[in-house]
Amino acid sequence: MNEFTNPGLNTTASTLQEARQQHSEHLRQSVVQVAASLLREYGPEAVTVRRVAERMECSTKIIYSLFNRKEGLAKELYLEGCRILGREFEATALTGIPEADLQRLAQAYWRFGQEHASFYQVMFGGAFAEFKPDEISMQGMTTAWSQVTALIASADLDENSPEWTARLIWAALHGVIHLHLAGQLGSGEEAAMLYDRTVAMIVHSLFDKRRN
Amino acid sequence: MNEFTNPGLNTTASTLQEARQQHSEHLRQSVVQVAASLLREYGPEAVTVRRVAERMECSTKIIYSLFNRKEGLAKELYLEGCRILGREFEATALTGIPEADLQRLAQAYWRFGQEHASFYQVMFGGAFAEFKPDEISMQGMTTAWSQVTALIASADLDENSPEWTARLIWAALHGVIHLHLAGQLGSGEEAAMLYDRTVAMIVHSLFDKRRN
DNA sequence: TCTAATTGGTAACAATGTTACCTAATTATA
DNA sequence: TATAATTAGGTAACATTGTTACCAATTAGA
Repeated sequence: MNEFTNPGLNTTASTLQEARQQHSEHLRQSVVQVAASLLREYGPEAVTVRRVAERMECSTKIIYSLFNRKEGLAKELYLEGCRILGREFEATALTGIPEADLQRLAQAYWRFGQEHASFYQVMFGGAFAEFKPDEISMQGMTTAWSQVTALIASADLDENSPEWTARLIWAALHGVIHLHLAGQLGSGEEAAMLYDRTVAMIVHSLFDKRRN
Repeated sequence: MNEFTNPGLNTTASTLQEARQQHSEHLRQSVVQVAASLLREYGPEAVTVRRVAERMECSTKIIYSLFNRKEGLAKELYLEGCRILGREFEATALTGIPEADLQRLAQAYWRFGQEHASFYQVMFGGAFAEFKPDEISMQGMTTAWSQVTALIASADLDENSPEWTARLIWAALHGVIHLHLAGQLGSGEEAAMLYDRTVAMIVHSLFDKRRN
């Protein structure tokens, strides 16, 4: 028992049952934050159940009680990554010109992949081999990506659904980022140039069709 | 000692030194084939050093003597995957029309990802977390992909180098296949449609620029 | 207050990559 | 040719992981 694992303190719950649930929820969030900081500091391989428990100063049992399997913790890291990505998009200044804004959002996605590479590997790079996103995880990504989807929807491009056009953009951009993070694209500058060309191709393809 | 681990038999080497090298090379290839069959049959998780040794009826030491680390074996599986991919491309009937041929090669790449998903995951999906392709591996991929590069080169599209345009195509297609294999794109039909749209986008973007 | 259920810790299990150590065979050298 | 050095290969262990069986203590409900 320590600062984390002590119910009844710092709570406004009226019953002990509620206190427990609050405590449990608080614990969950603490575990996720500890795992996330391990991920940021030392990369995906460093996120082991034992190490998380060590940093929490508790036994591994607690993690299994809260998340069932390591995969359950991975799911929370996925959602945490979605929140980070969503914030990056929200912090992107937009112009109102669809072509330019799509380019800016694409650049934000590239930055996310570079500056939060460990999260990217967990979310989309298969760093935890067992983990496959469930419906909730994918909804988290849909939410994070919603600015792109909204942009496509408002641009009224063609007969395709904005959701799937947004996914087409995602997949193409992901391909460059992922191959780059996997070390299959040579130097960083070359990868960045390839990314820019890919963005240009997408913008050209989507917006020039409209003018014909 | 068994059928695999017996130098001096079935050899045409004049000296014992040569016989040893031939034997060693033969062993290497046997190990790779055993690992590849495990990969095909049971997926990447099944490819463990112990299981490969078991199927070879030898100790794990041999694998470490031949490949240093498991990563070394992964590299050979990467190259084997490149050969399979190269054969798929070679077996693709081409028409001589660049747009159509690019589409056919892209379809061959999709089929490779679906029918040799385990290889794809090892090569590009990070199934072996430790593995990063070295120069030789990437050269293997360049060779496998050379038909696409040659097609782009012969089409004489723009000022960009054919190599990097071919890589741009690769990255975009890889994005769809990889997200699909990672279970992040919904059903298979939807993913296939998304792939087709991506191919169409690429063809449109590359070949329509030329006509302006 | 007494019984049942839940929480959480300890220690173990099984699987894996990897290596230390030993044996035997092979090669080189006197 | 005989002996020393090198090498190949097997056994068994080590460390690290995810995971679970078991037990003690605490808590909830009668």
